[in-house]
Amino acid sequence: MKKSLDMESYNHEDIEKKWQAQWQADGIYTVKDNVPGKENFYELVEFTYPSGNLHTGHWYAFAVPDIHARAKRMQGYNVLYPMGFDAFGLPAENAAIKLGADPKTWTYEQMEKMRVQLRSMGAMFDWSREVVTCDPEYYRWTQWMFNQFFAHDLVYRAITMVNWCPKDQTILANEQVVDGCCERCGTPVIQREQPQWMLRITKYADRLIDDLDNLDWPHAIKEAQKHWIGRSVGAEISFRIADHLQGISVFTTRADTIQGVTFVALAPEHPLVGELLPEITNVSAVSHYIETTKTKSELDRQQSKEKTGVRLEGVVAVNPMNNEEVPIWIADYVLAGYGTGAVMGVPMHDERDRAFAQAMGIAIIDQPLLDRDHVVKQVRGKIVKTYRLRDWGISRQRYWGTPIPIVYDLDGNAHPVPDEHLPWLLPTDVDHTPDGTAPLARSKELFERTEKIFGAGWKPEVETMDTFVDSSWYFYRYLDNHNGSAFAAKEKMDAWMPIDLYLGGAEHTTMHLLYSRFWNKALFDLGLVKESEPYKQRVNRGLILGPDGNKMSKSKGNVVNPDEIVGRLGADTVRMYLAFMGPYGTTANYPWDPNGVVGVRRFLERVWKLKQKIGKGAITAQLHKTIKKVTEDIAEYKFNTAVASMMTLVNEWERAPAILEGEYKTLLQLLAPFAPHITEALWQLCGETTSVHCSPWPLYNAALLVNEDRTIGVQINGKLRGEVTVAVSAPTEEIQKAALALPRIKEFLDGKTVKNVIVVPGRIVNIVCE
RNA sequence: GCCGGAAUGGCGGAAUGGUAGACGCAAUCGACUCAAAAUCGAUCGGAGGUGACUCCAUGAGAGUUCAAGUCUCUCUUCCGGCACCA
Repeated sequence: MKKSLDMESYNHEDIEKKWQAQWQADGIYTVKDNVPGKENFYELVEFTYPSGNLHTGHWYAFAVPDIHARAKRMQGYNVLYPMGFDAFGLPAENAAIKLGADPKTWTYEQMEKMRVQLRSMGAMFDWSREVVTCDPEYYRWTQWMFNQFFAHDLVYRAITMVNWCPKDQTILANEQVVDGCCERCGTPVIQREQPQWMLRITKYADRLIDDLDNLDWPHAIKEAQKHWIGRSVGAEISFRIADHLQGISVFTTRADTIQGVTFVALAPEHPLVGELLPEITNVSAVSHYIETTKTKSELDRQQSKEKTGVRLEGVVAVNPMNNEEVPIWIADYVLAGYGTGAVMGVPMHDERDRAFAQAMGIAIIDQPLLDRDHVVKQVRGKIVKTYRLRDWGISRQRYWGTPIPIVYDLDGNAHPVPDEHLPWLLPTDVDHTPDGTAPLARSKELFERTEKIFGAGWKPEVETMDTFVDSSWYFYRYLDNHNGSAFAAKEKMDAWMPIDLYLGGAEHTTMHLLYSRFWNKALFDLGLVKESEPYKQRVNRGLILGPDGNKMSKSKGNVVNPDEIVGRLGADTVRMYLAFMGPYGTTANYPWDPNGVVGVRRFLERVWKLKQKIGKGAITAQLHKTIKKVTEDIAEYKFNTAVASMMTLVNEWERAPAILEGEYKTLLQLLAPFAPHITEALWQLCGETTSVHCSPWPLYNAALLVNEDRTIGVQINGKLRGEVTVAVSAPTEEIQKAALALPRIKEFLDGKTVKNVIVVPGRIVNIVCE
């Protein structure tokens, strides 16, 4: 007797193991490109680094959106919800170095571990479409696209000042520098001169701003991207240098203040400084200042807002508006990379100019403002747009990345590696320990390969690409991951693009999300893809914090290990608890509550036991309310309230003497996207022979909701004084009559004049009196 | 400093301008048990009252409205992003 009861209790371990295997055997999550009568829906989540350790954040990122994808599937869409690995890059490489292992071997081992962990989520990933960016089959097309861009002048070589992390021995993008320190290791970043391959993202600056308007994206991301690109419209005005033919071109958005100019300031790095050196009478002071600036790190320059500078003695500039002579200074508050690297100093109207003038004892004069357009015309300036955004430097002096497919001839000219030689393989005969030089420069095989194909004396490029390149187009490869003749077939892209919904972390706002939009626009301009924007809708999620409310970290000892909880309580419980914590799609962070997760487990056990109550019951309006609520909430990523409404239904059913089998099965369907395993098991126990996940989404009966009685509040002058229960569809006169007939209300109104009665059916009655 | 959010019980959170605190957690009491766990039942914003009830309450202050957590203005605090961008 006892034994059979045990066998009927909820055993998550057996159930999850059994159904994960069964689904795989049945191939129910294999996605076809076209299914007659079904609309395609492409739901994308940011793929992951194969760190080999799946943490709670991964569950939140992948298992909760899986709820949405599953519901969409049951609602009749042909849903693609793929997964892959962003497998090149520093984390993998550093781990490999630490363990003295080969990055490739290490990476593939971690991926295998992670596949097992990812499968434990019970998500509907179609693994046959998996994409791995370090696979030559993948990076062949990364290189091919690079070649396309090279051929169309979107790629160039430039000597740039780069952010250099001395610890990681690598170049960092501005986006990867946080407070002047390396985003990954926290080491202060220094400036270093470095030739590198650049992508002309600035050419797309206007479109990257303007095309945001048509996207269904959160306002905050749009604003952040606009600000990051930093378009500003102003004028370039030339100040003549006295006794010189040459002038200093300044950029200003305040041409109207030109009468108030009392100096001109150049960035210390400005090329004109060198040219003027012969005229300057205080060369040593100027040189000294330039040298000092060079030794200052970006961090120093950012932290110190004190204005410093040196006047260039012996030269003066002439204000083109009024021909007055003003001194020329160099100052490190003027940025070489923005505008023209030179400003006209107007202390009266610009805070920074005033601080500088005060520090240096420069005059501050108050002159009337002029008409902007008039000034620009008068001084023959030109209206220009300038951007904060810089071109994208993609070179990395690292081993574990996509090799840049460039070779150099005997004169040092760069040539792309012809497409027929792609993939241009990453050599394996290399000691990849970082020492500030490119590991590929040490590959005998790469140099021999280059000479063999291109001729004696030809040399290979030894840099690899930033991994943001790899992730700029991965969503196309899911559509056709084994295509050997194109990155993806046109008809497959037609079937799926653009991506209907892209869910991911807020940290990618100005990095991945901007880079991949640029990459897609470049492909679009080359006629390679049909959509100029890849992601129709974007939803950013927040973080899962440790139980103490802090970000999970090993040092704080607050890391929640999902494998342990899945083992103890089951994947269904973990998925559902993460969904229940709060609304998805806000960047709010939620602390993991070890007790809270138990509450969800209790709910699933109640659902399990509820099966015993199946018998003769009445059709309940509550079920139809729940169908409506769950359907609407999933569509808005409010999984927490969807779960709450199912809990309310179960609470009600537990109080009922019996429930109908059909209604119970409807609940299983509503619950299926959240808890795919237990619902499948119960569905089969109810005698079904096909998967609950292949069943159609329940529809609610609106008539049942309209006929329902509802208790509404009765207020007097806005204060609640009673309540009446009336049908939702009752006419207002009837509701008013019922409200005024309440004994308590009568008592309150005794001796008072009713001035107005407001009746909102289904909501409220408010009696206004004196 | 600028831009974008947010602020509701002990906690996570819920509320098309319409009964504030759904749902869950924790807590307290009770049932079951030799006992504990589990489970089930009850209570659960504050103050007052035996009680039916009354008053107060959604960061602070004003305003609009029959009615404000929700709309408007001012302020405070917190979170995220950017920051000498001319």
